[in-house]
Amino acid sequence: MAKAPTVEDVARVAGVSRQTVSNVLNTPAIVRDGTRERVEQAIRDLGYRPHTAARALRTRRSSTIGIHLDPYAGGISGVVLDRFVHALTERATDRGMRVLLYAARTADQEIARMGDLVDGGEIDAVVITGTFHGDPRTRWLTSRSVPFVAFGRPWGVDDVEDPAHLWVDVDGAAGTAAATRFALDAGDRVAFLGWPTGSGTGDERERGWRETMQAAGRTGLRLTVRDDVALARAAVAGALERGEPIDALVCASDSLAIGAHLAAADAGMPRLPVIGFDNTPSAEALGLSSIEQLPEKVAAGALDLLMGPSGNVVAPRPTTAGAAHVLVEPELVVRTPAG
Amino acid sequence: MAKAPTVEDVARVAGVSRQTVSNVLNTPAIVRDGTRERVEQAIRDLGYRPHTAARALRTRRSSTIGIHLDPYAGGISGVVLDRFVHALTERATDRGMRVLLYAARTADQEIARMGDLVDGGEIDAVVITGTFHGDPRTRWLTSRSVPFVAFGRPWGVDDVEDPAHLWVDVDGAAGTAAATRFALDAGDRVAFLGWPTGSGTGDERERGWRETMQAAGRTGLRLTVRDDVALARAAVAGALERGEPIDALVCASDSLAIGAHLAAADAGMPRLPVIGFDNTPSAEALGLSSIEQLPEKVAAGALDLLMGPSGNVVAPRPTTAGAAHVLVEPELVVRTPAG
DNA sequence: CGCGGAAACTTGATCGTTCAAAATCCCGTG
DNA sequence: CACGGGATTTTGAACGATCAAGTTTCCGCG
Repeated sequence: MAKAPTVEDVARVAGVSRQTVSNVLNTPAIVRDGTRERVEQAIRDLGYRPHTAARALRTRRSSTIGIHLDPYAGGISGVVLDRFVHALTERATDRGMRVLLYAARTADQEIARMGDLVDGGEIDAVVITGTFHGDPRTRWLTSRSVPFVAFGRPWGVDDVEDPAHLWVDVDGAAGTAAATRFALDAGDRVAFLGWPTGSGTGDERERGWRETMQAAGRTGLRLTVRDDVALARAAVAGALERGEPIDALVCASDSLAIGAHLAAADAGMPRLPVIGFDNTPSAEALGLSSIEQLPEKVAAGALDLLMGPSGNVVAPRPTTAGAAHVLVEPELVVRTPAG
Repeated sequence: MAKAPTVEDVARVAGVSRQTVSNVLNTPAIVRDGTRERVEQAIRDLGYRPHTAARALRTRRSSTIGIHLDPYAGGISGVVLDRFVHALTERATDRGMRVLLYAARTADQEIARMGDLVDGGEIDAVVITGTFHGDPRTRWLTSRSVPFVAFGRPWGVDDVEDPAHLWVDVDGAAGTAAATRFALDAGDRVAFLGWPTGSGTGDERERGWRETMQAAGRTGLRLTVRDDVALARAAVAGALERGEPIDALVCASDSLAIGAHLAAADAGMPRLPVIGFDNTPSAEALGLSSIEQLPEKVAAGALDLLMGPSGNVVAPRPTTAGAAHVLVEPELVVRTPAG
């Protein structure tokens, strides 16, 4: 394999200097048309590609975004993250950025790993997921002034409007509100199957159902269980046995929806409308309606926050409060269960 | 933020030269104990981290592996890939390697993207997934002599033993064989629900069932449909209606298993043993047994092939035929369906 | 005590790019 | 036709590490 051509080689062929080649690549506007075309031709002829490490060394920018992969926890909801990672990679590529993965099992490990990557000049920014109240990662990132954006809003009251804390999230309440409006077509008694109070995400999703029911002047049963198919199945089976009136069921997750659907089918109501959340393959497999998070929009929003609406370098953070986050409206996917 | 310390800074503090610091990092054996300790202390005191781009520029090694993310196709089986990516990231980190993602929608796009990354010195090796017969990617990688390993064996006859083509795969036949042996406990008539003949993976999985049945002197029904829950449900429903004798059902995928389970439940046999493949969250949610691919072992095998059993740089490929691939034995996960 | 050779350490050059500053070109004007 | 000044291009230096080729230190032995 012949040695890869460098700017120097291109310059020689095009009859210009190194720097002019560099300018054609980075600031084409300041190069005269004829010169630019000659250089571009030479680049094509030689198959020149800039050497990323050399560029990163000189500019002190790696054009790379780091993202943590959670250890596989089992359960259903990894899919949203995976789709997000994929979408992020696509969008990042479009903007001349790369996506580097890193693994860590605890927050402390993650901080250590981020430290290595940042200090080693390997990443310019980080995307963190699954933030929680008092998350040490956000504190660390802020103190080291590493640009970052969170997928998931910060649940600490102070942070939500903190313009230094960029975040993107899906509007869970809007999702369950849409689900509830749809479910009200099937009957007045729309129940909600959610998680115990206290998780920010779960409370949001419950709120969308509650407020929509109130606005419609209706009331409905509210059940809570941990996020587990068997527990959901048992809870819904119990409610149906007690003769609770349920015309439709809005759920905080697809796991819960699957459990609910199975219980309904057991009780001879396989057509009971059950609406899940996350639109996982499992819901699809069973033909259940679900709320689709649109991870592609979340990814686009994350990059907009980090790089501005059209830039292709990680920019300093905006200082206006409203501009520091993006809230994506999810979408109801309607399906009819087979069988 | 103060400027990051360099080898020069460490050298000054430790009272040695640049190169000695470099040696402590890369070839500690040739540095005298006392000196090494002084340098290590200085590294700790200053919080020194080597600058990856500078190192990559000089050594012409990025210590990075590229992996392609498929566009999210819906369906169930993305999970195996996602777990593999995660496991790969963890193992790679342990060996001082990084994992860089790239996205592409077609094989041609993928080749173009790999070209950018390789020529830009961003990656030393590639992991490709979902190889097929006459895959242009393997041809391209070979012609450019880019080190690579495939997750999934090459289905072209010539390539399987080609020592230049490294691959890791899961032994599908061993998986369905284990499933079949387990199913035979439930009764003699173990049926198989698979894909139409012609996909290498599917044929392998069918073979495991067939050979095990033959060895046990039993026969069983064989059904084939495309990988779709509704189609599987219909096929199994039809078979049961016709009164086909089925004591248990081994399936080529979890999608098929879910469809089969639903049909069995419809027919009043919710306890019919149904065994899927891939051990996805969906199978877990329904309490179905499934074959677990052990993506962690696959990832470890991929790195062993690329880097040798213990090295931490991408090594030239082995030339012995047997050493060019790893076949991982999957594991049956037994569950009892609730309900 | 000096010698030889291995072990330990240091010095100069280099990887490919971009920054900063200096040099040259070009064109309208006086 | 020389001149000013913006537009365009070139030149030298630097980013931080490692390689290759020295130089110095150490230690056993004659």
